[in-house]
Amino acid sequence: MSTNSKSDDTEAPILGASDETKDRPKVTINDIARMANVSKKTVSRVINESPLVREETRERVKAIIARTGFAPDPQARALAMRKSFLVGMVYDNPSPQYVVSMQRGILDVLNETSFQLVLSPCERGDKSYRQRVESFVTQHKPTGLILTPSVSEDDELAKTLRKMDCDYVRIASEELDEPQRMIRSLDGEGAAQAARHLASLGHRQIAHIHGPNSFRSMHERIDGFKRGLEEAGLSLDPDLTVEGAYTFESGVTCMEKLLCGKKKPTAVFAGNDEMAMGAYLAVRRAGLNIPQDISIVGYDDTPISSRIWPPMTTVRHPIRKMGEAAARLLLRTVGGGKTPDVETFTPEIVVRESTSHTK
Amino acid sequence: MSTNSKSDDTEAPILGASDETKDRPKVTINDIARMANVSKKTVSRVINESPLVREETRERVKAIIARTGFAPDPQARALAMRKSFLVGMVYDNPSPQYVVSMQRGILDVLNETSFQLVLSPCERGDKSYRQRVESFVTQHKPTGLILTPSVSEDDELAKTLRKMDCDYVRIASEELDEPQRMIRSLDGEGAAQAARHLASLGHRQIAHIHGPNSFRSMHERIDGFKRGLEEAGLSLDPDLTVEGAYTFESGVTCMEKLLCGKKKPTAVFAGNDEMAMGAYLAVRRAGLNIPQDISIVGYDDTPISSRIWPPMTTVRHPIRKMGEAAARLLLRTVGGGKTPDVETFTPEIVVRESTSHTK
DNA sequence: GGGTGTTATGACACCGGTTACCAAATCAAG
DNA sequence: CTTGATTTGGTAACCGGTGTCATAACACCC
Repeated sequence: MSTNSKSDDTEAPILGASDETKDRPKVTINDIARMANVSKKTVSRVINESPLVREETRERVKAIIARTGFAPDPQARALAMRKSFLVGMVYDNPSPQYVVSMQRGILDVLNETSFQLVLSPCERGDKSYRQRVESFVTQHKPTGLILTPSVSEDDELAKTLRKMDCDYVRIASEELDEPQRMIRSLDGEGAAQAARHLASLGHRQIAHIHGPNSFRSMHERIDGFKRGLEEAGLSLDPDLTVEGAYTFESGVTCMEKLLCGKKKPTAVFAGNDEMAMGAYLAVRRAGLNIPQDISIVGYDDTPISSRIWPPMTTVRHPIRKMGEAAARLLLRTVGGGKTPDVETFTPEIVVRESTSHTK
Repeated sequence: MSTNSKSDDTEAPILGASDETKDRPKVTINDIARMANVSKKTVSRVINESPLVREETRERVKAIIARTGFAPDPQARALAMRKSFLVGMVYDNPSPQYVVSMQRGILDVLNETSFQLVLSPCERGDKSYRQRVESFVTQHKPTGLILTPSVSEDDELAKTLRKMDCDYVRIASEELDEPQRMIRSLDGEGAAQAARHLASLGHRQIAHIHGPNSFRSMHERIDGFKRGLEEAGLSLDPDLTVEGAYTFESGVTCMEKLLCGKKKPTAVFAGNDEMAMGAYLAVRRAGLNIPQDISIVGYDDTPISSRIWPPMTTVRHPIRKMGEAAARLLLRTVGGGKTPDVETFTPEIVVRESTSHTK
């Protein structure tokens, strides 16, 4: 006959008690264990999806967990597992739009879980962040880190993290020493699209304001741009190539330099929107018009680019989506799963009104 | 005689071992206690700056802590104290610049401590965030929360948090139901400055694009603006007052509305830079010039405002400083200190080139 | 010099989970 | 029916701190 496995007689009152809804009397794993007539270890197994639990038992425990709304205490788990349920985001990108979009993307994924995102902003150029990140990892034992450009290009940091046995995902645009666990944006392709676009509009004197040499992504962009030009039978003129700093101010001065040069460009491709905005300002100051006198293409599709006059032609990458992908990849990595380690996104040009045919 | 509670004979090598610098063998409070010949509880007291420790003992323990580089495990403390070392930032402000500046300000302060910042972005208009925040608090037991506009104006949420015994600091611009533990920006004063500035340039027909009615801060801005006008013997013309949504698009449509009206304004004050940017676009599209045909003043001093052409006159509030102040206030609050509960910041107008004398 | 208060310190349980290890139950084979 | 391998569940220790309460140390005061 049926064993009548659980005679819950004495337990009835406990179960029936759904009196207070306001101050939860904090259900713990012990309560669940008692209610389910199993040991806390078994409950723990269910929580962690261990296969060593009979199907029937698992269901029973799960049902009770659902009914009581029990959620394991992250701190307690962290202590026992020596791993907190935190994901760190390390970044030094000066563009607020980039940072916020990335955060959103990551959080879109993390919110489905019990992981939390903590921030670790760095000052560009100040290498002390390595130490900060390191002590964050040893202290808080995050589940993993997400690194965005340009800290993501710091192989030294990555090496340290590996040595510390800290999982991480890098968002980077170029092959690194360890081309694993990363989210890529094909910056070269984006730049090539910009070149093709300008060439198709009849421009021949095309200038390029690129980012600082210290950025690896900048090389990828410049190479792609060159490739795009060559496809159209053009080439990148060194006299029309200047190095900026990815900042607005550098965009202004670079554009002024170009306008004063002997070769007058009819179009300019800037390494990011910030610098493109600077170029806008310099062109205006010089009494010229966009795009009648000079066409401008940016890179990033920051919201500002569509808000200025004239709306800017630029190259868009799916920052938020990349954040989501990074978070998912990290979660999979710590899950121990073996999945494609590199996910690639392709940027695309957004044509607006800052570019037009040559006269 | 002394009970010689622990005979560490076999443990000696552990102490002497300062061999490896790479993989820290995780110093714990027990190690410190043993080295200092005190109980772990005393070490705990030193860590928490309890006054119940003799000066000499404290020094001895502190010295050892410093020498070993010991740092208490946040997770373990969190478990024992039922309080994690996390500070939550709850926000729904759509301006990336605002969000990033605020985060930076908060982190500037938090980085000096062992607290970490976790993010809880909300979608404006979607009230489900209350539940999210609530479950975050019960689960992760943060030390406190920092609320920024407009979630900071949600008295319902605040009440819930109080009931849950969760500390928080609000960054808000107006008196709330509970005008405590908050950082204020005198938005009324900022708006008044804008009014005075425009009046001093000879403008009489001054329009105002204000934010949505659901924002309390908007009322403060509109009242201050009115006050400023009245000081100059002017008044706010209802026909020249339109409601926007704090978005770029709404700025465009509002400005178009104003340009089509029968009363032509010679100047416009927008409730934030986003809408002011929208106004720029609408003015340009209409073939008019800024500031020759129409002067424009924004609010927030987002970086874009100085990057567009012409650079925008706007009202600046010290967002990053307010973030710092909020974090400091929160830290003081949880410290149990009784300090001034409200800190006030005054915005100031930044005059650039989008405003000029009337012709 | 023996009470009497402080003040400083320690012993020990506990926070809420997990891991290591062992016992019981189940099942196949001998 | 016993033995051995394989599941499945339980117990105790532990993760690294803090709370409570008892006790030791050190004044101070007749």
